[in-house]
Parts: sequence; C-alpha cells; structure tokens
Amino acid sequence: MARATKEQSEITARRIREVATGMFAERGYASVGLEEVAAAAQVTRGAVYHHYGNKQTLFEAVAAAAQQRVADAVTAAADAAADPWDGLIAGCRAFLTVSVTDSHRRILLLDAPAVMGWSTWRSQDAAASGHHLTEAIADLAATGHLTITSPEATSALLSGAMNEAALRIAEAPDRDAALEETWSDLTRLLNGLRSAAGPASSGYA
Amino acid sequence: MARATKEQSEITARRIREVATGMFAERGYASVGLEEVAAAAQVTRGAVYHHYGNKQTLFEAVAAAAQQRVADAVTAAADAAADPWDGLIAGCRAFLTVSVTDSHRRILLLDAPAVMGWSTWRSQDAAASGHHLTEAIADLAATGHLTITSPEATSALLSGAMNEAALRIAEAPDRDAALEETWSDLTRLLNGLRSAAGPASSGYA
DNA sequence: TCTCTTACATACGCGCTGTATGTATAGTCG
DNA sequence: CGACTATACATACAGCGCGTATGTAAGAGA
Repeated sequence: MARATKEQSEITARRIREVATGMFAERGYASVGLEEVAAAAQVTRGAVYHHYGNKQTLFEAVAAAAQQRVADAVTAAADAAADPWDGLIAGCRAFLTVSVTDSHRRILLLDAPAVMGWSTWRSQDAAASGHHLTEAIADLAATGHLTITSPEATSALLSGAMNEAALRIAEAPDRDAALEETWSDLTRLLNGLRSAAGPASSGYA
Repeated sequence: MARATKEQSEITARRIREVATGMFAERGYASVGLEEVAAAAQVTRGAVYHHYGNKQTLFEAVAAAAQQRVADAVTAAADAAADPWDGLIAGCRAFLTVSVTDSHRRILLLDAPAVMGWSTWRSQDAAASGHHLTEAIADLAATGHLTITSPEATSALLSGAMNEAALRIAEAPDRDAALEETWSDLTRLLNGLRSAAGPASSGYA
C-alpha cells in the first residue's frame, strides 16, 4: 500500500485515537478489540500497533486527551471567576457538569484507574487538572479563606467526592435534579472548610 | 477422579474464592488467569467453571465477600458509638482504616467498578454498606443534626471522598501521617454539614 | 440396588493480543 | 538527481486465556 506523509501520519494517529475514544466510552476497555478500532479508522491493526505500541498505550493516549478537555473546561470556568473562592466553586461546578454530560465518563472515572493503575492514573490526573485543584485549595488556605490541614488530602477528598457524584448523577433518571441535589450538598461541604472569621493570615490547622 | 460430598464441595468453592481473592488483590483482575487460580486451589479450571460460571462471576463473589468484611467492620464501629453523630464519625473512621489496611483495596476500589459495571457495583455496595451510610445520614438529617438536601447525594459524596482518600493514603510513604491529615480534613467536611443551631426538627433544606 | 444428579476433569475451538516480517514510498544526503 | 535510509503502514504468525462441550466417577435419593 501507499505510504503517507508525516502530516498524514499524524492525522491517521488522531483518527485512530478518536475512533477508539468513542468505542472505549461506549463499551469499556475490555470489550473493545483493536481489530474493530482499526476497521473503524479504516486501517489495519498494524497501523494501530505502529502508532501506539499496545492496547494500553492507546488507551492512555485516549484518556489523556479526554482528561485534557475536562481540565480545559474546568480551568476556563475557574479563571473566569472574580475571586479565588468563586473560582473554586465555579471549577467544581464545571467539573461536575462536564463529567456528567461528557461521554468520556466511563473512560476517565471507571476504566482509567483500573487499566493504568492508580498511581499512573493519579499522576496523569495531577498533570492535567488535579494539580490545579490542589493549588487552588492551597492558595485559599494560604490566604486564610480556607481552614484545612493538607491541600493534597482535601484535594483528594473533593476529587473523589465529585467523581462518585458524577457517576451517580449520570445514572439518575432525572439528571438535572440529581445534579442540583448534589451541588447543594457539595457546596455545603465546601462551606464547611471556609474559615469561620473570614480571610485571615493562614488557614492551615 | 473421586467426587466429594456436598460439604466438601462448599469447601472447594470457598478455597477457590479465597485463593482468587489473594491473586486479584495482588495483581488485578485482568492479570490473573483462571488456570493459576485453579492450580493454586489444587483443582482444574473445570472446577472453577463448575462453581462460578465465568471469570466475572467469580470476581463478583470475591468482591462481595470482601465488601461484607468491610461492612462488618464499619457497622461494628458505628454501633459501638454512643449517639448517631458519633456513629457516623466512627463508621467513617473505621472505613478509612480498614480500606487502607486491607489487602482488598484493589479489588473493591479499583477493579470492581470497571469489571462489574458501575450500577451493578453500586447496588452491591448499597446492599452491603452504602445503604447503611445513607440511612445514617438520613436519620441524622431527620433528627435535625444534619442540614442536607439529599441523603443519597451526600452519601455518594462522602463515599467517593473516602474511597479516593483511601487509595491516596495507601500509596503515601507515611500512611499514618497521611491518614491523620485526611481524617482531619474529612471531619472538617463533615462538620460543615452539621446544623448550626444543633439538633432541630428537620435538617432537610 | 438402581438411577439420577452432582462435582469435578479433559479436550477443544476461538477471539484477541502482540510480534515478526514484508513493502512501498517519503525524506535526505552526496 | 540518484541511491540509501527511515517511516508508515499491511500481512502473517504464534500463543495465551476464556468459555464450552463432553466425559466420568461417586454421592444421594427411591
């Protein structure tokens, strides 16, 4: 067969990744064969193995791209807010919304930790968005808006809470109602971290 | 070959399950073959397929048993507490402790949702322990100790928070320190849900 | 004791992953 | 501009692991 230019090669790789994204999202990592991925991308398995050495690496690329899109949405919402506290709130709201709406929920919240292993998954998450959340929390604590012991611990707690919530909301019969319920209680949780006397010198306990 | 009595049969089934538990916990669902499970249990794959129809069903049995042990520890701690609020706190503490210590973390927190599918996993979790958490929260809300919108939503948030926290703590260099950090911030989150004026008629917002 | 059922073992097919090999063309260097 | 190399795939092959069909010996009930 003919060989494509370097530019074409990247297009092929992207097409494979995008096709795989849809399949992984719909049927899960284990149920998707590379043969069908290749077929849907109009190449053979050889091309898949050429661009991504194995199935797991392909999945990691898919997950990273999805993660990046989520992170972009979150940071955009957070940056648009007036003050840091509102930024945290807006970021959380954006995360919930996009995680529920987005079709990549299964990839990021269900398969990724199991397929990649927790620590690998965690570091990729940190590089994309988790880091941002932890820093936002740390800033709020440093400026006394928040009273916490550890930004990392708090970040993990919030991240886990939102992940689980997103999965629950997505399965709910009335998503909008479930989202608002969850949001109501999540903001209550967040408010529990606010320093009682308002911004002070430091919020680390 | 010789055939065992009904009693023996249950013993065999249990041995398979226990052996599989160790392997799934150590190397994850995907990396464990039924051949080695059978070998370690001193039977052939035929026996495994006789007792559990397929690999996933075996895993579900393993997960259910592990889940039950966690649930027992949690409810024991919660029931030992003086009042409902302390019960919630004690239960959360027990969950974190056992989830971090226990070797079945990988099974319950990483593989189970992906292998069983979220809704199946969720209902099994609800049957074992999640239901208990939701009820405890609902009781506290009904008696005005807690101000929340939805017990289910709050339960999911807390459950997710603790799951993620457990994974983080388990990977931390100093587990005890990480546990205390997390515990400190988790109690702060929980306190955020307490009704400001103490127990009142109802805590539903 | 005869029969049916249970508790396994054995044997086989098949899908899917990964790898080794082949091939034609895009770069590139003299 | 021609030769050489590296790249972008396709093809062919090997092996593992799941599931299933089938066989068999012994317990349980009539």
